[in-house]
Amino acid sequence: MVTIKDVARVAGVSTATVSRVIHDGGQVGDACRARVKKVIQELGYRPNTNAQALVSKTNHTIGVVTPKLSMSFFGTLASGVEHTAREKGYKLLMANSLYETQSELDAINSLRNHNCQAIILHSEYSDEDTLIQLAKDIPGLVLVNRYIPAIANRCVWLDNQSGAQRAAEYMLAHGHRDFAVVTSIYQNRDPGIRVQGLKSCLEGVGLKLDKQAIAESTANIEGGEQAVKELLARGVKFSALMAYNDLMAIGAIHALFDAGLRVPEDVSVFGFDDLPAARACRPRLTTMHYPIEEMAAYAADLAIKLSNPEFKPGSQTHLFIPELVERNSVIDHQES
Amino acid sequence: MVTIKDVARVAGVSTATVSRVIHDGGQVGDACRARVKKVIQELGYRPNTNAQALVSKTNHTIGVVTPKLSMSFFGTLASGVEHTAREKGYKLLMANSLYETQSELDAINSLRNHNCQAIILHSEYSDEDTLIQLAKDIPGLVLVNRYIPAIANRCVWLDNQSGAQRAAEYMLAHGHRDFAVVTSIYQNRDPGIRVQGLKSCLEGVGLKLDKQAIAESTANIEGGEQAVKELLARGVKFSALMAYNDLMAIGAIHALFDAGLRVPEDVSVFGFDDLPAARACRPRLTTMHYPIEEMAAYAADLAIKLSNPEFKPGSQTHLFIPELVERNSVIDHQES
DNA sequence: CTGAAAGCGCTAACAG
DNA sequence: CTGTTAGCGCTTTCAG
Repeated sequence: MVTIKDVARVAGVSTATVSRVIHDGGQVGDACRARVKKVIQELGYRPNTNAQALVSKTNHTIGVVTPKLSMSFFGTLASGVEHTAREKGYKLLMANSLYETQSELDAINSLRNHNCQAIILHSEYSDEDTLIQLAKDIPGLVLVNRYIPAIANRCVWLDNQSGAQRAAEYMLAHGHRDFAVVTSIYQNRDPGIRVQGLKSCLEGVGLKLDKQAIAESTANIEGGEQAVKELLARGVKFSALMAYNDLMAIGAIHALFDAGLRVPEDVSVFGFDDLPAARACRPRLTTMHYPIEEMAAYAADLAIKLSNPEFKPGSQTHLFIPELVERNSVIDHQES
Repeated sequence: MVTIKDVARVAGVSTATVSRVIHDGGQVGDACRARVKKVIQELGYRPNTNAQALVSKTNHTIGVVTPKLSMSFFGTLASGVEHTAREKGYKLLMANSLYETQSELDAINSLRNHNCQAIILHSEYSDEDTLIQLAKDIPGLVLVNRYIPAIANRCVWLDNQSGAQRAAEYMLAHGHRDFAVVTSIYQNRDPGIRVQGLKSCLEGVGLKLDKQAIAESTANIEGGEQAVKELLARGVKFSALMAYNDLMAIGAIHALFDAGLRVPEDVSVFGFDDLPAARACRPRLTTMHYPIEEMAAYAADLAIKLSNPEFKPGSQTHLFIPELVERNSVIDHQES
């Protein structure tokens, strides 16, 4: 390994000068600078980031903690962070939290040990107090997809409520009156809010969402299938099916077809998230676009700013709005 | 920041002892160890990874370079690496190469600066010489999804040829005789090999794949749609459509339906990769499963081994075989 | 404009 | 079993 000393020796200067050249400090003579640069080139010298980090106490690294990188949503999130990281010359450190409180904490600690000052966290299972404490300890911590009032200016989140309402309005506008819902068994956060948004909208026009018309299962394709089967078994009648997310919507479409029902002719289906899969299924899914890549890039930018000791956070909040993307899974209600 | 010195001072021992406790060296008295541990706990001390890395010249970090993390395939790859990393106590450093030779090199360099000794690279555009040179410079470099004979023992790759043949045999066994292909415009590597595998299999039974029956486009959903449109416009007749990958297959299914053709009744479609989207589309896609997560985990393991100076690589190769997963997009050829 | 020197936090001989 | 000591590669005053 070639070190700064080697460069200094070969170039006949001190290590301080080499360091200056590396960092483009204006304090070096042109001839000298040129010579050093040449030697760096020739020797193939590359500064040791660890040593730099040790002394300067910052290694320009941004960490991301998500449940599972292989899921499209989280991969896209990571990609958004990567975009900002690249732009700002930061490196990206990743860790899966595996949907578990303890491994989530482990992941965060591992990043902290690494001197990672900016951390983007997508936390689903840690409780608010833990997160608030964490935010205190880590100035550069930003939460994505979660809103905690006490640390509002560290949360980059989505307005699920209005998104769900917007979806419901759209269905209503298409003449649908009989709604059913397939949602996640974890009725804690997002799922609950989205269902709530739907309900409030329906109530606004004098409609009621019967408890029977809500089926819960896991938030994936299989869950969507299973939930629809249950709905059908219950004998629930509906022309409009709202899914907690795209995956469940896709599963629902499968189950509907398998039961001899056509989508969208017999049942219109509405998703949420706008995953790549939403354009893969047939009919293509009408859904709310979750701008996760944009949000993640934004969050990364925010985290980097916050990690700077000079920076004092304001009281600004960071709320994003999902956007309706019309495709082919919803049509006007057909009288039968 | 609390350092090892603080701990040593408070515990009334030397930093060496603290270091020993941290690393579970057996050379510390029980009472002493307990005391130090307690102090570490109380002070909330966490070792500075950068300093550790600086002195021990290894920071237990594994790097991954893929074109774009937001794509399901690469997210899954990263997840596979993460699995091994977690298991072995390594951290995961990520960098997108953005499908570009230069940024790929930048990404690798950025990892190397970071003292990252194990690197998993999914390279599509760098030429072999560059890669061979890189492999020389970086003992812990492993290539995924690419085979270069000169560094065969550093390549973890898939037998595309036999995979394509297996797919073709399956189609043949289902009575199909009229084949068409939608493939990527980049006929350099995988796409070329897969088409080749198909051709050789067809020729084996006296069938010929007409040049007209091959349509090229981009390797995504839109590309699949466009390619099928072209096939149709050319007036090509086929009951079996082989796609370069799942994305193109899904686009093909869309275009087929849009043209009034039913899948699989009129045309059977075969994918490749087995992305999550393959279970989202309708009909669900029959495809070859690309065990990328498993391969990535394996590659990570290999990279870590290789990065150990003690380890001398054998001449073993690392070839994986794709597996056929039967779903609903292929059925027996229907006489019309 | 450039060099000398101190030290970042930690590990690893080497003594004792 | 434990402490002393010498750096790892780099940045950064402080002098010159």
